[in-house]
Amino acid sequence: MSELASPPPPDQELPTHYLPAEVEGPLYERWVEAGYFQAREDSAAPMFSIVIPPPNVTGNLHLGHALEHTLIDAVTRRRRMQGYDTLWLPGMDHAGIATQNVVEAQLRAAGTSRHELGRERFVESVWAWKEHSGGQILGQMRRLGDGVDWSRERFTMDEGLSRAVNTMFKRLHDDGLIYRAERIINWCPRCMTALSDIEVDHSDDEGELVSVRYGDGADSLVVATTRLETMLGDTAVAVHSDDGRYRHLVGRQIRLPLVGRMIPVVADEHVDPEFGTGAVKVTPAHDPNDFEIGRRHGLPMPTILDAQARVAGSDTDFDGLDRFEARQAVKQALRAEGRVVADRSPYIHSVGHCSRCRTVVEPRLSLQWFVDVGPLARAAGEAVRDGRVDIHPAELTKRYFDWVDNMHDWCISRQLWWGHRIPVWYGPDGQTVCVGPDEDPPGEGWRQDEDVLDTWFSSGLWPLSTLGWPEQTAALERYYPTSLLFTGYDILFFWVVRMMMFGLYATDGVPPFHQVGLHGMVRDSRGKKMSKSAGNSVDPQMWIEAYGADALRFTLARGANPGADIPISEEWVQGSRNFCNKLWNATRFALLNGATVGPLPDRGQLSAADRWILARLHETIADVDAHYEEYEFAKAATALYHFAWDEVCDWYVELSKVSFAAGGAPAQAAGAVLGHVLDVLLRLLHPLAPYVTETLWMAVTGGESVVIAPWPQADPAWADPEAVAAVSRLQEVVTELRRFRSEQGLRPGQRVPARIAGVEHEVSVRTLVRLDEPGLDFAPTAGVRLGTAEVELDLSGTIDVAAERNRLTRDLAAATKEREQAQTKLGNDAFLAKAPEHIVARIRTRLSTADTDLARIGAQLEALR
RNA sequence: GGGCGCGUAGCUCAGCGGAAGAGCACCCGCCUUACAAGCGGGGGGUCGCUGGUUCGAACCCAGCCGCGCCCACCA
Repeated sequence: MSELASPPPPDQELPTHYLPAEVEGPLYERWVEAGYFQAREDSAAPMFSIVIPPPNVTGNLHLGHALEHTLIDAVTRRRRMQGYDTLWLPGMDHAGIATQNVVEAQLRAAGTSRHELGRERFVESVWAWKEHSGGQILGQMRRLGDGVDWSRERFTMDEGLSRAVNTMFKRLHDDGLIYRAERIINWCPRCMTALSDIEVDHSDDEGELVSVRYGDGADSLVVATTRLETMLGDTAVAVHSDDGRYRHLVGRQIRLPLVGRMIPVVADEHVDPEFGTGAVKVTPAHDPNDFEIGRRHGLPMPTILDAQARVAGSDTDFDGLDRFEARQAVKQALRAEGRVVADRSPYIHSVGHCSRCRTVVEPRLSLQWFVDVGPLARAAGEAVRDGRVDIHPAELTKRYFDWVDNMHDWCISRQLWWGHRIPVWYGPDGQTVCVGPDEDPPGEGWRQDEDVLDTWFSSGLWPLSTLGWPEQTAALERYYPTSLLFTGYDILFFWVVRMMMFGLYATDGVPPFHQVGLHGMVRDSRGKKMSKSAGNSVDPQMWIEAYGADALRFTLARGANPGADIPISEEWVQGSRNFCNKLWNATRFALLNGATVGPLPDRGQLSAADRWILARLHETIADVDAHYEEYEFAKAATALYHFAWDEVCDWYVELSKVSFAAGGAPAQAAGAVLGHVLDVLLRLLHPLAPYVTETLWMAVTGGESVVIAPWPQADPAWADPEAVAAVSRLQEVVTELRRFRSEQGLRPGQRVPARIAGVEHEVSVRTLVRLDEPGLDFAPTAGVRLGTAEVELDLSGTIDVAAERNRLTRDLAAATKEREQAQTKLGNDAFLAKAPEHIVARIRTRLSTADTDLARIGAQLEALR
C-alpha cells in the first residue's frame, strides 16, 4: 500500500455544498502551470500516447465532444497515475467539411454562393470562421478540465501537414496506387462535387417505376425505370443470355423512343431475369451498373446531364430542363406516343442523398482521382487479424473486417475549394507531373489540378503528421505507434481504416496504434439520437455551468458501455452532481472528526467495521481497475458510486461515529481508516471527476495533487471474511429494527429503550437504531428477533398491532415461498445427483433458514393475538 | 437483400446457467449534530412470444413477432 509521506492536512473548513464553479476556477490553470500534462520526453517511464479525434469546428461544444474527451482524459489520467509518460496528439479538423458547410450555408442565406464569391475569398472566409469558432470551442473544451494543450497553434493546417499530405500523395502516386480515371462517381449537383461512397446516405423514398416499350413491332420489349430522364442517354438494352423470351432480339438493333437512335440488345449476366420484365435499359454515363455493362460491350457513353443535373447535350427538346422536370416531361412525351405500359406510383426504393446537404445524388461519369485500396486494405485487415491491433469492444472487429475486405477504390478528389489541392500539374502539351514536397512546380503554361483532396486523406495521416512525419523526428521515434485511438464507432470506417492504411504504408508495416477503443453516440433520455433538427440537442456548456464539469463527466462515464450508445438527460447530471456533493460531505465529516492520512494501525487495533471497509476497499480497487483496463467506464463508475455511497457513507461513516464517540485508540483507528479509504477512493475516482477529487484529496491528505498521486494497488492481504460476515449480520439486524420502527410509525429521532441480547456489536446497533439502555421502569411491549438477535423494546404504550401483523405476515409469506422452493429442489433426485456440491449445500442452508424463520415469525404472530 | 445488435420494474439500462438488480420516477415517515443536492422504510417485473437442450434457463439453441444500426450497383 502506498502511504503518502505528507504532512497532516491543515484545518479545513468546507462549506456544506459542493460548489463546482469555485472548485474548477483555479485548478485547471494550476495543473497546466505545474506541467502535470506535459510529456517528459527524456524520461525513462513507459509511455502512453493517444490520438485525439479532432472536434468538428462548427462553433459549439456538443455532448459528443464532451463524451469523447471525458473518456480519453480518464484513460490518460489513470495511465499518468500509473507512472506512464503520456502524450495527447490533439487537433482541430484541418480539412473537414463542417466549417465550409457553415460558410456555404451563410452564403446561401445571404443569397449568394461560393461560385459568385470566388475561390480565393471563399477560402479566406472559411479560415476566418475556423479561427473564430476554433478559438471558441477551445475555450469550451478547457471547461472540461482535460488538461491538454489546446493552444491555437496545434489546430491549424500548417505547413507540416501540407507536407505530409503531399508526401503521401506523391509516394502512392509513384507506387501506382493513385490513378486518375473516368468512373461513375456519386455526384452532388448542389455542392457540385464528387462524393465518396460513405458520404452518401441512403433512404427509402417515394418515386415512380415507369415501364416503357422500346423498339417497334416484333423488335420491341418493355423496360422499367425510376429515372426516366436517363433514357435520353441510353445506348443499349440488356437481357440475360439464358432468357428465352428475348433470345431472338439479342444482337439486333431497336429504336430508342423520342431520341430515335438505334441501340443494340445485348446479353449480360448482370441482368436478373426474374426482376420486372427481365430487360433493362442501359445508360452507361449515369448508372454504375450500366457503366460496367457498357464497358463489357464497348458501348458509347454519352453524358446527358450537366454538373447541376440539367439535361444537356441530348440533342432533344429536353435540353435545359432540370432532371426532375425532365422526368415528367419525358413521361408525357412517351405517353403521347402510347409507349407507357405501366406507371407505378408511389414506388418505394432506395435513393442516395448527399450527406452534407441531402440533395439527391446523381451517379455521374467523370474524371476523378482514386486510391487503389487493394494492398492497403489488405494490410489494414492483417494488422487486426494477427493481433498487432486490438479493437475494443471485440464485437466491432467483425464490422471492421467486413469493411476492409470489401472496400471499393477510394475516390479522393473533391471539387471543393477548401482543402489540400491535388499536387498534379498539367503541361501545355498534355503532360502530367506529380509534384513532390521538395520540388518546384513546373513553370509557364502549366496549371495545377483544380480539385482538392477528400478530408479523410489528410485526417488519415493524423498519427503521422502530428509527430512530424515525413521527417524522422524524435517525437515520431518515441510516440509512434501510439498506444490507443479512442473514438466513436461511427467513424471506424471513415477515419480508423484510413489511418491504418496510411500508417502501415508509410512505415512499412507498423500500425499507427496498438489499441482502438470505440464508444457510442450520445442519446437523449429516451434513447433518441440527439440532433438539432429534432430539438433535443443540449449544449453541454449549460450543464457544466449548472452542475459542474465533474457532474457532466461522471454522467457520461456512468453511461459509457463500450460500443453502445449512451442516453443522457438533465436528471442524470443532477444525480451525478449529488454524488459529488455526497463525496464532499463525507470528506467534510472526515475532516471534522480528525481523519488522518498515514500508516494504518496494527490489525489488532482495528474494529470489525474498520477491517470490513478495508476489505471492501481492496475488492473495489481490483474491480474498478479491471473495468478501467477494459474501457468499461460505466462499470467502473457504477462500482465506485455504490462503494462510496452505499458502503462508505451509509454504513462505514455511521459506524465510525461509534468509534469517534469512544475517543482514544478506537477514534484514532477510525480516523486513520477513514482518511485512508477516502484517499484511495478519491484517487480511483479522479479520472472520472477530476476537479472535486483534486480539491478533496488535497484537503484530506495535504498532498500536492491527486493528478500525480500513485494509482492504488489492490492488496488481497486485506481480505477479511470474518469481518465481512460480522458486518453483514449487523446490517441485517439494523435493517430489521429500522423496518420495525418505520412500520410502527416511530419518528426516526425518537429514542426507544430496548433490551438487546445475542447481538455482536450492541453499541453500534444502539447508535444506528437509536435505542437507549433499558431504565428501571423498562416495560417491553414488543420484540424483534432475527437469527440469534433478540431485541425487546419499550414503546411506552400499545403498539400498532395491525401494522406489526401486516409486517410479519409479509415475512411469513416470503419465508413460506422460500421453503417451498428449497423443498422442491431438494425433493428432486436428479437435482441431488447432478447439481454441484456447493449448490446443493446452499439450498440446504436456505431451507433451514426458512424453517427457523417460519418458527420465529409464527411465534411472534401468535404472541400478537 | 445481406450483416450486426436489442426487446428485463413507469423511463433509461446492468445481469448472460444456480434465490430477479441499479439510477431516476412513485408511496410513507423524517431538518436524526457530514450531507433535505439528504436520511430511514415501502410498493412495483409470468425477464417479447413459442418450442427445445438441462437436475435447473432472463441467461444456451431454433423459429416467430417488434424495434434499432451498419452495409448493398436490384433497373
